[in-house]
Amino acid sequence: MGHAVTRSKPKTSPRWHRRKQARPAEIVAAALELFVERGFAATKLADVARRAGVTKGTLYLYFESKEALFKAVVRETIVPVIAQGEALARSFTGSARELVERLVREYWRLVGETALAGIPKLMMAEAATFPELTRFYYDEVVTRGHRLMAGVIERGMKNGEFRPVDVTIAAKLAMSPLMHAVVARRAFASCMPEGFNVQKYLDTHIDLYLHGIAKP
Amino acid sequence: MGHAVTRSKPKTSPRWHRRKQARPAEIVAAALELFVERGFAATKLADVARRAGVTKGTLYLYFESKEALFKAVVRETIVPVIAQGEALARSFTGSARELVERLVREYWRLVGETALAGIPKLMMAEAATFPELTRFYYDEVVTRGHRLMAGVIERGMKNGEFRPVDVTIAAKLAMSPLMHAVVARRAFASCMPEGFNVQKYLDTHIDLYLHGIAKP
Amino acid sequence: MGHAVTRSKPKTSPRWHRRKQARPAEIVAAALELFVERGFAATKLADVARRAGVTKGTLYLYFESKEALFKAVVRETIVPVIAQGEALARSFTGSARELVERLVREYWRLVGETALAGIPKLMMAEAATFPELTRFYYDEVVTRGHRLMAGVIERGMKNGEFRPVDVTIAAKLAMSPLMHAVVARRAFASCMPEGFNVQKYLDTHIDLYLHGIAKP
Amino acid sequence: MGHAVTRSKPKTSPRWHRRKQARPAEIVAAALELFVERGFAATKLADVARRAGVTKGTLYLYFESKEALFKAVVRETIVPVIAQGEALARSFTGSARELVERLVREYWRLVGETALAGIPKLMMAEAATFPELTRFYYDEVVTRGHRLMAGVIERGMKNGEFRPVDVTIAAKLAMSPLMHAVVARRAFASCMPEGFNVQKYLDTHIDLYLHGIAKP
DNA sequence: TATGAATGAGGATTCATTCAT
DNA sequence: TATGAATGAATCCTCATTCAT
Repeated sequence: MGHAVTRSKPKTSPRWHRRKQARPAEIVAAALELFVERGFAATKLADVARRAGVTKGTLYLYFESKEALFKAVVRETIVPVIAQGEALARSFTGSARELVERLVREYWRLVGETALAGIPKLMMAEAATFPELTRFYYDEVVTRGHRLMAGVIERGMKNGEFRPVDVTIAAKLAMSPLMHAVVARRAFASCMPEGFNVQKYLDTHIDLYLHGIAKP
Repeated sequence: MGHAVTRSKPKTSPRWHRRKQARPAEIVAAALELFVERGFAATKLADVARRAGVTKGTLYLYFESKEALFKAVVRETIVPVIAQGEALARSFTGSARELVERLVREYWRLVGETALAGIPKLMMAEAATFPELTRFYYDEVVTRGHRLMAGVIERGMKNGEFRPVDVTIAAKLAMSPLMHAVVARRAFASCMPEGFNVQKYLDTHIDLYLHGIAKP
Repeated sequence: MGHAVTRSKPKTSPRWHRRKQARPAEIVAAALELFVERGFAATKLADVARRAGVTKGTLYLYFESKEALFKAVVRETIVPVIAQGEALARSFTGSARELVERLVREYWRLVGETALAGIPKLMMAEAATFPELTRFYYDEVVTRGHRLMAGVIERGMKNGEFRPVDVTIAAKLAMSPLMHAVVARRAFASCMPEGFNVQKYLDTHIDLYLHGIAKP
Repeated sequence: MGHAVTRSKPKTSPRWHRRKQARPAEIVAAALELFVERGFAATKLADVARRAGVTKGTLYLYFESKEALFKAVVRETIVPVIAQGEALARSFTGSARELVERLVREYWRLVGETALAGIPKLMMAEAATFPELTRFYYDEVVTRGHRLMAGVIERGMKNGEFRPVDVTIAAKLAMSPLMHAVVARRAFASCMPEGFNVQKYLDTHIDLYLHGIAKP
């Protein structure tokens, strides 16, 4: 996504002429918002088009169908995040507890607070409609995410920071309050007391979790 | 429904029966299943009717519209559960840690493993479409649930079982792995390894959580 | 409807037991009002039933279908009026001009100002849907009415009161302002200035018409 | 529509054409015919579409709903006629009696004998269903029409052609035989003797009316 | 590449009619 | 006779998709 990509289109025509390349991304962004807000079935392509600043017909230049657009939304927006997490874990040199904390906070920074937060909600809601995509998401996102966290926990168990627990499950439990928050925050945005403090929620989760798993 | 009753009717099997009493509940049950499976917009009333063993027209004898049916599904199925939890907490005489464990397990028994598990998923997915219903659900279910758990935690803090934490947030954190599980299990049912052991997931959550919050 | 009805319970049951006989008439009356108000297609049998104080099922004890009910409404309410007019003309001994005036005023008294006024409007609106009924109405009401009036005009021409005109057409012209008023008054009831004076409309019509046809 | 234009296009006959300009008028024309024939409620949009040579969906590109289409039919077709009548009256230089005759005959030529004749019938039949439209029609058509005729009669009274009468009512009476004819002719088309002579009906009306109102 | 008019299958809703009670 | 629950055909309206321009 960085400069390399931009460069890959040498041409004389300068970078301002990105319109053509930008279109699909603009459409995907618009679709993401609307799918998340209303669900797949209730989202009208006319609205997606309007929000993307094009007309309905144009959508079909880039995506074969509404389903194809939905799949693109999921595939193109979420996968990069996981890779980032994995890289972080690989390069990290501190303790396991520090890495758990770091991963939790990074997830929130990169997903919880961005438009990406809608993807998990979307997948939960529409999984039954898109079995193949669900499988993809489960394998490429859920499982990879859990594996990443499981590795960290295993590291902590081996080096004596953590007491023995079921690693797989402990990994899920490290993430599930985040997953729930990501979904619930959107759903209940208008109902929650304004003062709700996500930061404190993360802090407390990390605190309880690390206390819970720490070797006595 | 007993055999005696069944027998009492000669078996000419008419085109339909008067079922004024039973109908609404059957329809709500059928609708719950389908709404959860497919989402609100993608659910066809024809399918709801078929599953309830009636015809489309009959739905409109009991529910004004698809929306009204949806609201009935949520309102009528979920509220009773909360009351049960509250009663349990009131009558419980053991320690706070025991009550936390008990509430977690009861929630799973009464919601997680029954058709009710679909409701939270449904509300998350359709919240934006039904603001008024969402408010109701948030007040009557989410908030009441949190308040219930918060009371228990406060009790534990006061009597020295638990260390000082933000009570409200700790209450949410006691439930969020359950909320996430309830949603994710349905969504990823077909993807999860068969061996996934919910019981162990609950055990581990309780173990980690109570260790985490316990006074050292 | 008073005490007599209440009394009707003891089973000597004399003529008070008109309930059975009254039902169809009550239904026809209710149907007349609603058909006139809303038109045939837009009238719901449920509303007819409610206004008649019975249930939908009951309608079918007396009328085979909505169409049959509509036909009954027209046939049963309108024919008697014509007969009355014919009787009046036969027994009348005054001048032709007096009889024209008398018939015009009687029509208004018996039709224009009663629920019957709806029938012409109804027939105009629904004629295309009920060809057979329309034929009946045309023959038994329109034509008979015109023939009646034509006879009077002919009488007046023969005895020198009126100048020579096309008798059939002159008969229609004696009635058409009434026919129009009957229809328009209902349609534009809510729009017309309150002060609109039907009596003066009739007076002026009679005045102009008789002046117009009078021998100079 | 000329042959030259038809020729100018090679004959591949596509599934459809862009006809943005022509469509609405064609649809309104088709709707007028059917609404008049069957009434509002009994007219199916599918039939309107078929008669207009489009599909159902297309209707909704131009009209928000069946009601909106109905309103357009009335508003767009009838108002121009009134304006024409008013222009005629303004520019007319002959006597009042000549103008009365002229207006009567023009109304018949422009409305009575064209598709527009259906509008009055339609309004009478559906007035109760469309109060707002009825008000519009009453103000913009009925009242304007009466005012136009009232002006002429007043002119005749002032210049001594006509004897003193209630001007407003006399104006209505000049038109009501036309209004009735317009409605009745459609309703009873199939019942009337073929020989029925509208021309003679108009002649006789004008004759009687002008005799009736003339100063002796 | 981009448009947007046109399509038509699909679904929510209504209501005349039936029939067990 | 009277009821009213149940039916299902009929119809309005929506919206994903196509295609001439």
